[in-house]
Amino acid sequence: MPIKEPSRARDDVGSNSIDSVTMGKSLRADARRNRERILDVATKVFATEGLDVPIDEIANRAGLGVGTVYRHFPTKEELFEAVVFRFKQRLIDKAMEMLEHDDPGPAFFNFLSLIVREGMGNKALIAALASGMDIHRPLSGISLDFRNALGELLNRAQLAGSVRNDIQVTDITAILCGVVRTLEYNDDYGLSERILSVVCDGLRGRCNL
Amino acid sequence: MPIKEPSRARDDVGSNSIDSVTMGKSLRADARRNRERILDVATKVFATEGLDVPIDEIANRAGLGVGTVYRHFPTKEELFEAVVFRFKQRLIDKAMEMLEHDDPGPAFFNFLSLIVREGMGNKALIAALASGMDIHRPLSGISLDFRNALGELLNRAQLAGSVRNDIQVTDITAILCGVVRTLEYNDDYGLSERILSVVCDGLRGRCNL
Amino acid sequence: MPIKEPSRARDDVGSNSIDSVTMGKSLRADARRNRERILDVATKVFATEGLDVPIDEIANRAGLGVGTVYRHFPTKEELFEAVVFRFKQRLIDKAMEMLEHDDPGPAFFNFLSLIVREGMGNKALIAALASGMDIHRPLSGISLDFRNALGELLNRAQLAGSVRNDIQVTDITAILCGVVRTLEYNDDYGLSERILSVVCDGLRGRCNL
Amino acid sequence: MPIKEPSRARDDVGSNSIDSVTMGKSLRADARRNRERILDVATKVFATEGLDVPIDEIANRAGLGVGTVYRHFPTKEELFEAVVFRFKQRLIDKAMEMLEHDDPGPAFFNFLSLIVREGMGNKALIAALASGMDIHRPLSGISLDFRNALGELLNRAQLAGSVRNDIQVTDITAILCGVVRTLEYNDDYGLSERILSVVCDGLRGRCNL
DNA sequence: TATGAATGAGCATTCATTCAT
DNA sequence: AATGAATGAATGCTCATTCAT
Repeated sequence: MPIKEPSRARDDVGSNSIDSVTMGKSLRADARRNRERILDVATKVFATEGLDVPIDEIANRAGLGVGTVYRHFPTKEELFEAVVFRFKQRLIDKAMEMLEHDDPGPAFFNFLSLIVREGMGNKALIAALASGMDIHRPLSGISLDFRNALGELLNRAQLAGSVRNDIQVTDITAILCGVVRTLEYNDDYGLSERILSVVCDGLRGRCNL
Repeated sequence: MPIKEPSRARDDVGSNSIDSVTMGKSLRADARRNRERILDVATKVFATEGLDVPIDEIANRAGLGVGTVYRHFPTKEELFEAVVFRFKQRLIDKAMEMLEHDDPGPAFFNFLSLIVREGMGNKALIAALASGMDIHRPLSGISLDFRNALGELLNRAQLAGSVRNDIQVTDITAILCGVVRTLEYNDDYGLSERILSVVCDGLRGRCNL
Repeated sequence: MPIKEPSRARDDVGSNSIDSVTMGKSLRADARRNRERILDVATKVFATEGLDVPIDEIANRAGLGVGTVYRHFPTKEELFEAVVFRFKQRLIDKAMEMLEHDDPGPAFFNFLSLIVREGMGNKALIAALASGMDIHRPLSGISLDFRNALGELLNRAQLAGSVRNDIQVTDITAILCGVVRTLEYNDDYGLSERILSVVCDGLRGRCNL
Repeated sequence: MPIKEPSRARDDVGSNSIDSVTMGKSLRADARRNRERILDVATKVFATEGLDVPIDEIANRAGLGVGTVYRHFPTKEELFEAVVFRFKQRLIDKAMEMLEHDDPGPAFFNFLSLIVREGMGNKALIAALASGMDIHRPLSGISLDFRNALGELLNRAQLAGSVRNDIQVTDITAILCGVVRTLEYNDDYGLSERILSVVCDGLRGRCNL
C-alpha cells in the first residue's frame, strides 16, 4: 500500500548535480534534519498545548526561524497534518504487527486499548482522530490507510465472531475519536478503563433486552 | 476594574398588565427581548460555527451593536456560559420529565439518546458538555444540576438492574461528551444510532468476555 | 465679583408656573439634590482615582442613572469643570478669609501651604490647577476669580516686602500646580514640607548670588 | 507568554565593511533603522500629544505596520519606557559632562536649567520624570542611574555650600518633575525662567524668615 | 536555503454619549 | 425629569503568512 507524503514538493533534481556533489547532500541532510526537528517539536507541542500554539513558538522551541518552518510546511494546517501523518503511521505499524501476531479478537480490542492509552491527554492525537472524522473533506492518504488497517482488524474480529456484525469501520473510528476526546481533560485512569470496557462490551454484542 | 452584573431577572409579570399597556416595563421588555435575541443568535452561531465566532458577528446577526452584547454578557465566556446554561436547563427539564413518567431503564437510555440527538453537529452543546468535563475547575451551578439529574436517572436504572453497577455519573457524562463530539462533523443518522447502541449495550453489562 | 456658574442653562421660568406650584418646587429640589450628589461623588472619585473613571461608575456610586448625570453635565469635561469650580470656590473663600484676618506675608504663604496640603494626593485638585495652566484656552470664570484672589494675596505680600517683586500671579499658579503635581504619587510628609520651604524661600527673594 | 527582548545592541561594526557591501547584516541594519524610526516617532508623538496616542498612529507615522512596532516593543508601556530610557540617558550624559567640566554649584544649577528647558512642553519627558516619582514601584535601571547622577551633582553642590544641606535627591527629582509639569501647557519663556530662579534661590538656602 | 523582520487583518473589550420609554 | 439600554468608534494586542536579505 503506497503511502504518499502529504504534498511535499521536491522538484529540484537535474541541473544542480554539482551542488549535490559538493555540498548538496549535506544541505539536504540538514533540511531533512530540520524537518524532523520541526515535526518532533510540533508533535510534542500540539500534544500538550493543543493546536493554538503560534507557529513562532514552535519555531523557537525547534531553534529555527519561522521562515524555515514555513518552507517545510507552507501552512499551519499542513504542519498539523504532517504531525497527524506520523501519529497515524505509527498506529498503522502497530496495527500491522497485531494483525500478524495476535488472534483476531484480542488484536482488535488491544488496538483500541492502545489508541486510547496513547490518546489520553494527547491533544494532537485527539485532534488527529477528530480530523479524520470530518465527513466534509475527503480522507487524505494516511487517514485512508489508517482506516483500512482498522478495517482489517475489525473484519477479522467480526469473522471470528468477536465483534457485532453490523458495526462498520467508521463506527470504530468515531467511537475511538469520542473516547479519546472524552479523556482530553481527564486523565483519571479508572475512567478510561471503565469507558473502554463499556465500549468493548458494547462492541462484542448485545446479550440482554 | 470590577464588572457589574448585567441586571438579570426581575421576571415577575402577571398582574401589571395595565402598566404594560400604559407605560410599564416596556423598556425592560425591550432589553429582555434583546437579551433573548442575543442568546438565540449565539446559540445558533456557536452551534454551527463553534466558539471562534467574533462577538461582532453575533452582534451583527442580532442586529445590535457590540456594546449591547457586552452589556448583557460582559465577557465572551459569559455569553457562552449563558448558552450552555440554556442547553443544560432544557436537558434537565427533560430528565425530570423522564424521571416522573418513564420506567428507570428506558428513562435513562432515552435520555442518552435524546442528548445524542440534540448534540449531533451542535458544536455549542458539544463544547458545553466538554466544558463540564474539565476536571480542573469545579462544576458551576447548572452543570452540577445537570450532573445530578443524570445521576438520578443512572441510579434508578442501576437499582432496576438495567445498568452495570460499577458505572459512575462521571463515566456517563464522559461517554456522552465523547459520543457527541464524535458526531461533531458527522450527521449520518445510521452512525449515531449504531454508536448509541454499542454504548448502551456496553452500559447494560457484559455477557461475554 | 460675580461668579457665573459654568454654562449651566436654567432657561425654564415663566410659563410653567403651574408646575412650580403643584410639584415643580419639589422636582427642582430633587434635581438640585441629585446635582449635588453627583458633584460630591465626582469630586471624591476624581480626587482618588483620577479623571479616567467612567461616567457610569460615578452614576452608580451616586445611585443614579447615567442619563441623569448627563442631564446635569452634558459632557464629562463639564462635570469635571464643575468639580473644579467647587474646589476653586472653596479655595477662594479661604483666600478671602486670609485676606481679611492675616498679615500680608503670612496670609500669602499660608495660602500656598493650604493648597499644597489639600492637593496632596488629590488628583482632581491637581488636574484642576493644571487645567488652569493651559495657556491655550482662556481662563473660565472661576479660574479667573481664583487667579484674582491669589493675585490679591500676592500683591499685598509684595507690597509688604514679603515676596520678590518680579513675581507674577501666573508664576504662583504655575508653581502651585507644579508642587502639587509633584506630590501626586508621593504622600511622604517630609517631602512636601521641604519642597514648600524651598519654594517659599525662593519666593521671598534671593540673598546670595 | 514570555516576551523576548527586542534584539538590542550588537553595534560593533568597523572591520566588516566588506560584508556590509556584499550581503552583510543589512537586514539587521534595516531592523535597527526601524527600531530607531519607531523610537523617534514615539518620542516626538509622546512629547507633543502625550501618552494617549494609539500605537497604530505611531506605526502609521513611522510608515510601518503595527506588528512591527509590537515586534520591537511588545507593549505600549515598554515603548514608552524605551523613550524614557533615551531621554534619561541623554540627560545622564549631560550630567556627566557637567560633573567633569563645571564647578559644583553651576554644574548643579545648570543641570536643573537644562532639564527644565528640555522638559518644557515635552509631555514625554514630563511623564518620564513623573514615572520616576511613583513611590510605589522601585526604580528601574536607567532611572536609578539618573537619580544617581543627579545625586552626585547635588552632593558636590552641597559640599561646596551652594545648596541647602537638608535637601535630598528625591526632593530634587520631585521639584524638577513639578516644575516641568507646570510648563506642560505653557511655553512662555519668562515664566520658566522666573520659576527656575525661584526654585534655585530656594535651594541655595534661606536668608530671611 | 535559512532567517527573522514586516505585515495587517482580526478580536475582545471599554466608554462617552444618545435616545426611547 | 430620570432611567438605563443601545451604540459604535476606538484601542491594545496576536498571529498566520509573506518577503527581503
